[in-house]
Amino acid sequence: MTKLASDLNLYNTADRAVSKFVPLEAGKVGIYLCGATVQAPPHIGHIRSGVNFDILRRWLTAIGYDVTFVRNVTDIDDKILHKAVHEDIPWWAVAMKYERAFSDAYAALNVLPPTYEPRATGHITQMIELMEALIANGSAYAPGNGDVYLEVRKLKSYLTLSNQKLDDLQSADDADLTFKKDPRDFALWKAAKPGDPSWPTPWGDGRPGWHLECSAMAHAYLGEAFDIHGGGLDLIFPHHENEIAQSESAGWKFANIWMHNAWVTTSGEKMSKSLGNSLQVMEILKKVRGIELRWYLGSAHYRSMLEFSFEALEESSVNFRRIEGFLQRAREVLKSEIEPSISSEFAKAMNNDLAVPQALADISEAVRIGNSAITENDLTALAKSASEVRGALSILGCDPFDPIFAGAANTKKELLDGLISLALEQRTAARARKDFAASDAIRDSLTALGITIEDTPTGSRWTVN
RNA sequence: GGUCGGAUGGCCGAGAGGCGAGGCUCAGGACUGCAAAUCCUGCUACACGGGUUCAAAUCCCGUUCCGACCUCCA
Repeated sequence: MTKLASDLNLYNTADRAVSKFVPLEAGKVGIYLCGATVQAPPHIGHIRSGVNFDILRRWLTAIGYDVTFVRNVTDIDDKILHKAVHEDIPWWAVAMKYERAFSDAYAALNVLPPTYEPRATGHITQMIELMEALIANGSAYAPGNGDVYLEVRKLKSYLTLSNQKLDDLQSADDADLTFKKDPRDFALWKAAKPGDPSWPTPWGDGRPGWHLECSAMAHAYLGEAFDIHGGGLDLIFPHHENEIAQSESAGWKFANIWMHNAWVTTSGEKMSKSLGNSLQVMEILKKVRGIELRWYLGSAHYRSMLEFSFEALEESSVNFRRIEGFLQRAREVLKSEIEPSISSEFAKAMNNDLAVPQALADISEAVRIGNSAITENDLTALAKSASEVRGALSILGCDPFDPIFAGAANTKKELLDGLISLALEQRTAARARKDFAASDAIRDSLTALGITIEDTPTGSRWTVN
């Protein structure tokens, strides 16, 4: 596996190019992914990010890396506070409610729990320590109103990730220069307003600004330098620029490479709550299974926009069911569990900046070969292709034999199998005496119940739609 | 105004100088009592106008259209 690990290439937003991945420490990878601001239920754009980086994590693990994966929860921010007032419940109740909604969605799509999942409010101490250091070395200032700002003009490398110039930025209309030295200076810490939650600091009671938490938590769990920082494309500016500003001002090397996933769009526009075009994960899961939604969200390249439509989702699900059907047939024919393996084609695709679409083409090819092997009763060829297909699906988090997807349905499977076998025996007998009216009536009845019958050379098999 | 990205066949979606990605749909065929599943075959495109090249979807110049960030955003 070390050979595969040394062939991994990833795109780095910082230099806008794909290059060989070299870990800071041999055999280990530290990843920090900006997680959710828990102020509403997740829509499929949020969960796409989770799926994309889960695939990255699984691949890194598969090729032999010891991965530390940190995904934070932003549990304090303006929207959460507004919602708390609006719903007349405590701010922490809002945060916890939606944190759970995100956890449920991640679980439904088989996104592995992070190694660590820190909450912003649990790291106030680290944030204060960071601010103290920044003020001590002259990077930040506390003007006395309870806010703490970072002085961005002092930084040489500010805005290098987004390739912008400070003076080219559109001027904010509401820039208040009463306390800020420069309108671009951003708040590390915000003074408490009446009724808002606050924490004591040397500069007065207040709460964290959005950007500070990620620098503090990434540092706490991954150290002064780590390999990969991830997030959505829309976080490049200002969030990630500001993280870099804070962290580098503190003398930390911070992230080695930056990876950003693209959006899920509808009608060409980014899905977002404010546009009113967002589709909640749990709503879509009423139409397709979690494994199918994951297959769909993972099928486009992570840096490409994914134009959502229910038609495309359904097409994708049809494609997945074909692959799933192959694995189930393969298991029946082989009369044994399928051992996952990684084909060289799949590895090559994944090592090329996670070229999942190419990997999918390879999977389709393997399925075709495997299906032909079933027809020709070539068990050796079947075992090989089934193994590769399952291995690939496993990395993509879509292994149909994964217990997380098998669900509770299994408990009644034996009973169901017995009942349907009974009906199929009747049908087989009818077909044997060429009483096709009777055999078709049985099949039609089963079809009406959502059970599909397939006649194979070795007998009839059934599947639930 | 600045920065970044996009336009590919009926649909989704890769690729990024030359051997037609793949999937879905559709049509035909094989198999089947008929189906289903599977396999085979067919339909074969790169927004527009120039240019470079033996060769351009891919490189260069120009144009049009769409989107994102610069306020909270995955």
